[in-house]
Amino acid sequence: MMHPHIKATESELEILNILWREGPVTVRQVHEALSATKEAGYTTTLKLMQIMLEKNLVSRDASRKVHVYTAAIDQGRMKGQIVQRMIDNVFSGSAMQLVMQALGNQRTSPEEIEMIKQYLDEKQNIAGA
Amino acid sequence: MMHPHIKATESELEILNILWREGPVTVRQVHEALSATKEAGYTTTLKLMQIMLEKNLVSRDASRKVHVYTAAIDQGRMKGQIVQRMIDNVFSGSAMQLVMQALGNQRTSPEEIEMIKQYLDEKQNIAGA
DNA sequence: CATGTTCTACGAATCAATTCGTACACAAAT
DNA sequence: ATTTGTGTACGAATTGATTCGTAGAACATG
Repeated sequence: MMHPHIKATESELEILNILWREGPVTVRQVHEALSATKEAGYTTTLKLMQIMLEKNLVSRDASRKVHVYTAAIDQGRMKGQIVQRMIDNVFSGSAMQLVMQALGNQRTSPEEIEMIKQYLDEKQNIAGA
Repeated sequence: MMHPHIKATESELEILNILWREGPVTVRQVHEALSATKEAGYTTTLKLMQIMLEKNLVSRDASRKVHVYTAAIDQGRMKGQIVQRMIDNVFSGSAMQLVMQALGNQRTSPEEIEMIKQYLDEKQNIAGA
């Protein structure tokens, strides 16, 4: 199996999102990105990332003084798992219920709705081909 | 505000799901339902539900010896919040990304896809009216 | 009414996540 | 060479969730 430990806490996910978005980065960069949103101490961020290293959520290049971290798991894979867990735990296994909740819930732009419809059309065509 | 404390842990959500599904129930009934899925001690379940009472996630009728619990928060409201949080935290605020992840992720039946499309049509008509 | 069963209440142990202080390494600048 | 700045490492405190043992109330049954 490629990814032995696949589970991340809320905080770890925040950091992973930064890694996915900004590519290989230092602790300081991550910390700065986090600070944009929330209050956070530098060593707290550092510790979190060290723990994530132990969990193999990230890898790092420690050949220089300033270590450079990279996400060690695939974004799509991780998000897929999260969504699947939510479908199972919250929506009794029905993806449709989740989708409707997500769309009904908030104001999604007409453009986005159009894109989703197109996506569904393609999905139907492939399935029905 | 109707619902002061709106946040539930994973375990609490499991219990809420039972309450929503099975209506007013006793601790024993909840415990039995939980046991179907997972290992759980009776007093553990009891304690959890007592804590949920403090958090106002549930209410109870304690007029008799055996207390009867009811969910104190609306299912749709709670699930909406959970989904919204996931959209914000995991999908940078885009409901569409979540929807596509959810649908791409797993096999959704053609009927369900059809229902979603109809739902989207209605949504468009209302918006465009 | 004595006994066994079923319940609630509650304190305390455990476990995990998070936070932060402190120590020490290294390098650049004075 | 000393000082200053920026890093990593790591132990320990804190906080929150979960688990469970134990005690005592309520009640049914013989």
